Amino acid sequence: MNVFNHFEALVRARIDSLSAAGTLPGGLDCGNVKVEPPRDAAHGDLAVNAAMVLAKQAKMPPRAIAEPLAAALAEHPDVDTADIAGPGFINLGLSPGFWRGRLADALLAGTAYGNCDAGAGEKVNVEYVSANPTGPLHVGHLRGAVFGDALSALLRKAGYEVCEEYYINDAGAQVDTLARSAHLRYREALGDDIGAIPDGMYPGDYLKPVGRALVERDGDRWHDADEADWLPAVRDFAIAAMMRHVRADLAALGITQEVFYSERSLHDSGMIDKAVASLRDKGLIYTGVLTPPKGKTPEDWEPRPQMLFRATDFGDDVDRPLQKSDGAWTYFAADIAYHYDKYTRGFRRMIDVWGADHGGYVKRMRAAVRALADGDDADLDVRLCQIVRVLRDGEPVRMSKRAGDFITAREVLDEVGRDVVRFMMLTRKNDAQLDFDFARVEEQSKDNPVFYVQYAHARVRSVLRNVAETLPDIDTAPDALARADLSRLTDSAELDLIKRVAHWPRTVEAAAQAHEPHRIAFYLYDLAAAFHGLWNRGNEDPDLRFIIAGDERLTAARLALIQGVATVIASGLSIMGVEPAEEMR
RNA sequence: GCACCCGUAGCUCAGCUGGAUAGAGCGCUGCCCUCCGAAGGCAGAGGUCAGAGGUUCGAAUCCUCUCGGGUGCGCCA
Repeated sequence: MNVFNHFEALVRARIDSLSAAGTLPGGLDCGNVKVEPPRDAAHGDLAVNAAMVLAKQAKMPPRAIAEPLAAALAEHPDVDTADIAGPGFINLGLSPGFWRGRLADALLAGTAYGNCDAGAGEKVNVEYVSANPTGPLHVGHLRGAVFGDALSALLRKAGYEVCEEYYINDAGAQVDTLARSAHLRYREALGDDIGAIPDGMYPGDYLKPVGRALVERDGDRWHDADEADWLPAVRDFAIAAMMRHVRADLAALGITQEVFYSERSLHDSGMIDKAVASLRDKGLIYTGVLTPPKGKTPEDWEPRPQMLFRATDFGDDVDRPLQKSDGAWTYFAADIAYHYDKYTRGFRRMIDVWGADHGGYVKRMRAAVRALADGDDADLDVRLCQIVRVLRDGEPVRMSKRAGDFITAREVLDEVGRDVVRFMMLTRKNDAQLDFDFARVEEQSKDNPVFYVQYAHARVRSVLRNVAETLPDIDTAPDALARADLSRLTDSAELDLIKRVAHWPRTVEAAAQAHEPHRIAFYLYDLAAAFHGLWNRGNEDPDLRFIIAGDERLTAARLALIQGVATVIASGLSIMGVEPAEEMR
């Protein structure tokens, strides 16, 4: 249960009742009425803003609205207190029994706790990574990969039907360059001295095995052939090899997108023609001449007529070309076709995860999606992931893609492990730069948020193992603990922890709606901190320890509490794709 | 020149789509282990939310402008 949605509905119902009774005017718009946790816990459990929001349209002072509404809310059995405070807030205090019931919810639901149907089964397409098939994934891709995967899991948890995709840029000049680079390695494998890799080619060693494998398959048949003859074959071979590489890297991260969509297939299938025809039917295609960008005119600029898309009709700054001067489609044209294909497959909500260096591309892509949609029924959200700065011993690690010298995703994974990578990549908002410090992520201390959250879970498991020996009569299965006498949980720190557990469904729903999986990481950190705090109070006050030797009923209640915490941590980590730890080593 | 993102404690960052006295971690100061894992916890100091206007019951959050940092700007993908 999302406690806040639950009481928001109650508030609206009471407002309607008061309107019907003539205490408040009728026809009030309650759209902005919200029930939220107050920033200061001293203000109670729920803050209701209704009186302030409705004051103007009701033509009544906030207090005059708040008083009858607070009185009506106070009659609800779960409401202990309803106070009017500040400029007109109604602060509700809920009964401890109500909160304890939410703890039982968590125990019975397990890792499904926090699931909701906010998405109502709506289809969402999440496209991420989509790295060019010209080399292995590097650390930057890792962030987009983790973000896209966690966002997908989050949206599923919130009731959306999610399709995860990878767009393969297997058309255009770069894959021809890949083919030529692979051909060099092919000749090398046949014994040629190829010397230094020329500028503009991909220099990485990862192409050497590709060259050898090509020799194995095709022998020397491409050695003396014309480029026009070998290029398509070598290109397909190299792309396939690179994509196996990429898929293996993603698999090592625990990511498996269900759709890998080829850009080349858009050209071959005529999908680009269809998408452009669709825009043409809407009168959004014309031939025109673009003006050069002010302050940065390219050296070789010359005005030329091009096929243009009226992106400015949909919020972009200039109209965008769909064809190059030689008549070939631009990358943008192919991307329009790809999104048109998503649209025709029934997706009205699309999310693309890109690197921040593609930020200049967002407006035109969103413009294209709106243009392709029939009416206003589709939307594209582009989430930009800022760069990851890799630090070793506090010093930035230099990376040069041109020299083939960059830290690969696999190197990072092998060194620190999947769980650490996944968690750390979500400890910043996607549009903030992220520092990945090897020294810090390997540290076993509270400086390291991965450890800190894992440690909380491990401590719970440790207590449960311990109780199995000391009080073996207690059934520690979660559903059994849910039936414990939770009214024994009376300390304010215990109730505070229960409330944090009960906030979980709201956190999931809000994070999903905002497309912000990092909120899960921050929530888990705060939950872990509250748990560690309660744990330590047991050091000072033995009565607050979880295991009370002479009181099995109290012990069971406290085990229920900490199992609830562990359940929520496991539920949150499952969104992030991280395994909860049974013990720390 | 234009567009987009960012600017919050000494440092790294949250801030729940506009709520009440702006929060964590690190660092600094002082405390807490005979005790379920101290790999932890508690307390203190530290802020003109870059700046100036505006919108309203109410702004770190929305709008405008200025300053500062990043990213990008036809025939690359």
